[in-house]
Amino acid sequence: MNAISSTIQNLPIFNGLAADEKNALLQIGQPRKVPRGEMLFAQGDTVKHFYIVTSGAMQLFRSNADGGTKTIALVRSAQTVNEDEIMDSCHGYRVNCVALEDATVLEFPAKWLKDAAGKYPNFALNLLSMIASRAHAAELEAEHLATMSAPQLVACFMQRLCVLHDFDPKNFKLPYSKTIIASRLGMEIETFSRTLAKLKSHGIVVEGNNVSITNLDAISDYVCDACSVSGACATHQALEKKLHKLN
Amino acid sequence: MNAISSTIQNLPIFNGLAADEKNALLQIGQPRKVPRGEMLFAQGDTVKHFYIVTSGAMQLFRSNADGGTKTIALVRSAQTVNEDEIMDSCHGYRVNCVALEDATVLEFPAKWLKDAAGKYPNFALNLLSMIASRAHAAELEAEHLATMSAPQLVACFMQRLCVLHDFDPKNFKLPYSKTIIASRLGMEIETFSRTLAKLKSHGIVVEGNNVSITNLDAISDYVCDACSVSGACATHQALEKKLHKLN
DNA sequence: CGACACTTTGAAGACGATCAACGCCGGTGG
DNA sequence: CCACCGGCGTTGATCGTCTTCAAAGTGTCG
Repeated sequence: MNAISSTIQNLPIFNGLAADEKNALLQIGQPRKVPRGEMLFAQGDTVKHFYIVTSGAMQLFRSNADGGTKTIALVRSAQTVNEDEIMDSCHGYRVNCVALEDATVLEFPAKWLKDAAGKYPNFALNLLSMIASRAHAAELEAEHLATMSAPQLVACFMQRLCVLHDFDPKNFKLPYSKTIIASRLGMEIETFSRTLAKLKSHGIVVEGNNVSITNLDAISDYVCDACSVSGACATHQALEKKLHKLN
Repeated sequence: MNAISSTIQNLPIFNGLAADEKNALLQIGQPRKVPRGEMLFAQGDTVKHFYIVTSGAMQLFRSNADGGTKTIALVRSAQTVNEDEIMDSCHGYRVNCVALEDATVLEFPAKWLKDAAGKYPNFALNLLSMIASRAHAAELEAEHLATMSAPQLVACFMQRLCVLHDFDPKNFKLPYSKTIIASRLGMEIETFSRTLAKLKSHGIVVEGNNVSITNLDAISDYVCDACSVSGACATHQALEKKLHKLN
């Protein structure tokens, strides 16, 4: 019998399913440990599994012929991996997946995902919604890369960290190394480092791994005017709301 | 009675549906003309419709507070618009949509899409596959923007044009103005213009609107080594295959 | 203490954006 | 018919930003 935490049962992907349906689906998942540094799968491998991360952190990245490497995504607890590759019927994984810290995952056969989508219309709609919002996030990121400067990208990333992980904006710790974050943002570590200095005057202070976001207005002027979604940046709005709640 | 072309009936999204099911779904679509320059919908408008483009070309773009504008996608006949916004249950459109040339579209109520996905599992799976591959394309584009130089981006775009629209690589016409293409690639028109000159020595010759791709090997060395999907660039492989067929 | 990964800082160079000027073309109006 | 205009594209010069190479500082762990 698997010990299935309520966090997993409450994943948005299971919305609208009865408790016994959820359990039947989750029983299929095999818990698996992935020690820091170990690859869960590699670019090009046959797509065999769908994963739910239950602890730790994974890095999804690609490498090319020149040895260049680009971090595609950083994934933490309660996030899912591979739904797009499975639904897109890819032959091979399009990314490498490695554990940044000791991690645990639930491993499901790839077929499980398609079957569940065929069997439960609600599951299919949840999956559609997840993948659609992932597509949107990727589009937005492409837009940011094309239009934002390095400091704007970093400021935007810091805001998203806060909202996504529900951190206290006034004082939180970076959940990844600066090297990894720079790679995630598609910039060099040197640029990232210099950028942090520039951000001090815009209300974002980073010392070591400690971050403190103090002046939301300055950030808004600096970052969110370049952000084209619905006039004002949605992430920034969420952050303001959060800060308001904390006070 | 709508005249529904077989092109539309054979859209991948209808795969696995019976002919009468397709027809029932397609009957709901209202044909609509969009003259060149007219907006089909604007950023922020309530999401009311799903569209299938049946002729002409549409531009999807965003604009931000600074007046900056970024082309998100260029859409031609037999492509669909808005599936992600509908499935992601957005309140408002995230992009503007304007006709680049006189166009016609089939207009469906937004609800039609969700209902069809709930009613026909095959339709839901097709939709999942479409959106998943769109998500992948967006991720790939973000990666390209982060890692490729302007000439590489342009060369990559030219190759994709060929494959997507089934053009003869040795001689085809640009389907969009250079201004639009530059905007689509996130670069300035001046940069784009200068870039075309550089590409001549790499086997891509552009004169006016005529393009001719002659030296695939040179392009591969120049572009595809930077492309990290499955070792070699999938688009480039498709192009090589195509060229081989033509000879 | 030394090895090593991670980060910071400096200096040089490459690349793309920006500003400005100009050529080309199709359309409009005198 | 010609003059004028606006949209489009090219070309040149300059500037700011990010990458690259190099060196040194910080931290942890055996």
